Amino acid sequence: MLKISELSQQTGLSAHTLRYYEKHGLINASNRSEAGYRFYTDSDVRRVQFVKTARNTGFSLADIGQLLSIRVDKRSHSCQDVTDITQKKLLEVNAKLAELQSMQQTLELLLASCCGGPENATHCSIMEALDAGLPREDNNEARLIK
Amino acid sequence: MLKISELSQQTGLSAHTLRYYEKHGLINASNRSEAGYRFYTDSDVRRVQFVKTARNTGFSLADIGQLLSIRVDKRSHSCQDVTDITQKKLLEVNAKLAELQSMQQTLELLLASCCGGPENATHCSIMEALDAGLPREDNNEARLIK
DNA sequence: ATTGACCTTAGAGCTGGCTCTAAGGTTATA
DNA sequence: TATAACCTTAGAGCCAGCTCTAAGGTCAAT
Repeated sequence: MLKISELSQQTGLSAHTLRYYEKHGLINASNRSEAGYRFYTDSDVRRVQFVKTARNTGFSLADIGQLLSIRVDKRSHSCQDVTDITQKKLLEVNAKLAELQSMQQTLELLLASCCGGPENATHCSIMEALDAGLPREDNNEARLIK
Repeated sequence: MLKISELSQQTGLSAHTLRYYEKHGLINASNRSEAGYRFYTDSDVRRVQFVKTARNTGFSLADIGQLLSIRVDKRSHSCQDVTDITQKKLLEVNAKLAELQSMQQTLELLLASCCGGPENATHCSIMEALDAGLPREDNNEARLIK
């Protein structure tokens, strides 16, 4: 049975964050001392580690809530339930990747076009490109920044 | 001379957003009517479009503030000043890309490992992988989610 | 008995970039 | 002159995911 600071050490999540996850229904301490101190069982620890892994994989806390409700009752859920969540997340990740790749390309074009030297910026091609409304090569995809 | 709603239409930025940018020192209306209505000159419009373009390219409002102060006095700044900002942004974008690519790879591995079918999730390999603390292939890079 | 390190809670604050509301003034048209 | 469609401001709210504070209770060691 671990106290919250011990669980924190084991998982690398702060005690604040653990309490935050609890408040949001993701985790729980199976036991409390008389004074109200949280005590975590091995099973609690495994659940917290599941949450951490899912978090690292990019899932939102809401996604993880769904995954956890599958986890506690696997018999009532199908593999498809799981892949649906995963697939949705992959689509989000791919969308963000596309955005960022467009930005990357634009930034690289900008950098390639400019001398980057100590001369003054009166004819800086980056400034000109930003003034002109996006890089020469019609690379007009950068939207939806979020 | 454009009113704010007209500028909004021309730029695709909401009047709210234009006022927000003004409050944060990025743009301004060169003139005001007696009643206080903003009136934008062509030069104002060009500045707003610069901001919009920079925004689409991924620059933060703080970055854009710097770029704008270069823009209004190009003679006092070097191309290097501009490339420094751009380079810094590119590094940020590359860092986020690496994060997302790692997530993408993880999610694809997870999806490839699971049947995704209607059978119940008692042996779902995605759930198992999340329980085990990240996909088999030791792809342990997914951190810094933000 | 006291110190200091822990624990508890409710709730506020942070980030960045909007987005909206409230309460009111202005302007164009009918 | 009345109505609707604009405009103004200050300031609140939103998103997600923490992160921290305040005010207090608990516990082990000295």
